[in-house]
Amino acid sequence: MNILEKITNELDTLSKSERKVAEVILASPSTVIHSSIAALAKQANISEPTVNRFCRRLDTKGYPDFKLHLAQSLANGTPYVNRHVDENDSAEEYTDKIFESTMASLELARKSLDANDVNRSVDLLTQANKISFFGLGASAIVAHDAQNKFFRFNVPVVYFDDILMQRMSAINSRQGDVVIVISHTGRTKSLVEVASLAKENDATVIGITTKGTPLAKECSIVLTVDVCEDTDLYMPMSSRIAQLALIDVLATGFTLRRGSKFRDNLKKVKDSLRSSRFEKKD
Amino acid sequence: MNILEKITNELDTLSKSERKVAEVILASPSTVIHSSIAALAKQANISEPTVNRFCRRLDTKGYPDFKLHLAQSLANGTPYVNRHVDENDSAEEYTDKIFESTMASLELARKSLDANDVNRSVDLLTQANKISFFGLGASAIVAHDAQNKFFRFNVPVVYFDDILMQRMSAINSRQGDVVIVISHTGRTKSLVEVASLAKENDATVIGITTKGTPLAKECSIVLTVDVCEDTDLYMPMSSRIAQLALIDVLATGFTLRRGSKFRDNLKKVKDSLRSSRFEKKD
DNA sequence: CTACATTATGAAATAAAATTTCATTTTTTC
DNA sequence: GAAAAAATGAAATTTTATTTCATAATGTAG
Repeated sequence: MNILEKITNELDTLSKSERKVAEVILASPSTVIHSSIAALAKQANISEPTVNRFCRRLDTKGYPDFKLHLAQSLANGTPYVNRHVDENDSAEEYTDKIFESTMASLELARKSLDANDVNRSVDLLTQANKISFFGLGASAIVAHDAQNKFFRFNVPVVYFDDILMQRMSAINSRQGDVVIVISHTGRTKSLVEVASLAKENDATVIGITTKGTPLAKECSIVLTVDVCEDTDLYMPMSSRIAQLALIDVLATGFTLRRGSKFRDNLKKVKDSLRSSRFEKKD
Repeated sequence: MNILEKITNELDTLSKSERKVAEVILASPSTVIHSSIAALAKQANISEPTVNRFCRRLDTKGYPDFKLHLAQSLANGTPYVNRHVDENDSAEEYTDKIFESTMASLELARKSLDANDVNRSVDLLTQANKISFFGLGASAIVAHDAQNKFFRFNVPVVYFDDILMQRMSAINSRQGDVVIVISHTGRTKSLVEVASLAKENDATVIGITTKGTPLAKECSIVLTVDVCEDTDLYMPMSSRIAQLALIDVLATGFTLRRGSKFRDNLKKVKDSLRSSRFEKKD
């Protein structure tokens, strides 16, 4: 946790003199990291041991250790946060903000993801007779991408971004089939129904969605992909990007699980595309 | 500048003993920030003054100051690097690696992107009579996504992921049309031809590709999206994710440029989707 | 290859900084 | 309003970093 926030938080648990120290630090943290304990004590009009006690109260080993934490907090100038795009932003500004928000979302998505569930999903995928990816709107793209990836593995895989085809496919599914349903909101009625249908027909249903949604309830495994709350009108959906990263994870897990022979095959597919490209000269 | 990079850079200007210090630091920088000068000297099998001299050579005031710099570098330095997936990685490990590599790619892509080109592209898009997105393979998904986004803006937009349709569309393009051609490698023959055809027919051609590719040469504007070199077999393509982020940037720029009335319209589209969803109860 | 100059290095001394101890002051509680 | 508890700082101590200086290693010119 950021030590500056921590100081602010614990401001009322501090004694009078210690609070003086806190105030001096908060007023100009970048000065403090270049001050000795004596200089800081003088600045705050208190004694050196008080500074030392202050540092210990913040769970640091002492003053030098405290400065280290402080330096790190300052370096982390709010690295990847969801900064909102403003009406008057320049191209450079909104470009930066969007890239940063996207990275923040990926960070969050990674944290929300459970490695065990990933592992189990990969297990199921490697053993599946048939794999289907369903999504609508932005998630349709993710489903499409997943199909592209798994198609290269030479396994039976389909994707549908059409409600009727999804229903038909779900009804025709059977034991040993894996159906992956992708929806950020997890509230799209027809997709929740499709998940339910697939389940009734004994397929294993894996959901890629946010925690605790109606869709999540219909799934055997839920791969949770939370992203930054998207209250801003200008803010694009980072959810599909986080979902794509998850597809990469699943595909990688799949490749690893299948072993080395399988990977030779993968290389063949890559090579077969070569003739459609201009030579790279270097 | 990151002090770790600096150490690496100046490795050959250092003396033999100083290099020992550098190596110990580079091997485990996070240990060093908790070590005293004596501990580090012992670790590197050299004397304390040598450590001190080493610090000064890197333009720090001394050892404590050096540790401060190091701590700051660690706080935001080398966070997202392209760590390669290993055959024996656990689910947790490869998940982390892939997310981190993806973020590293986004970081790189942002740096390679020129804000001026973004700005000009947005200019052209807002004035376009018709917008077309072309891509194949992984980039087809990006084109598809772009269509979804721009479709919401209620402007004439199409996307094709089929060589023939792309050609036909390119041949039928005219002045005032904007054609966006997406290709990571920039070497896919048929796409380069499509770009060339569109140009011959007076359309404005914007390329989303890597720097200096055959495709780049055919475009009026090139939106450079470089990502981490992808030599590893297991490593998935982060390029499409960086491209998607760029689509978000373009769409955002478009919205901003069009002004407030236009954004009301956008809200209407969002609202119209509501009835197809389950209520959110909270 | 030697003699000289230059640079690199560490032992010891010194200086600086941080921490501990402990006496004193302030605050709280009954 | 007195005893207990907590907070504080002066001084002593310890830890840590830096400087000084002698020695060793390396390079260079003859």
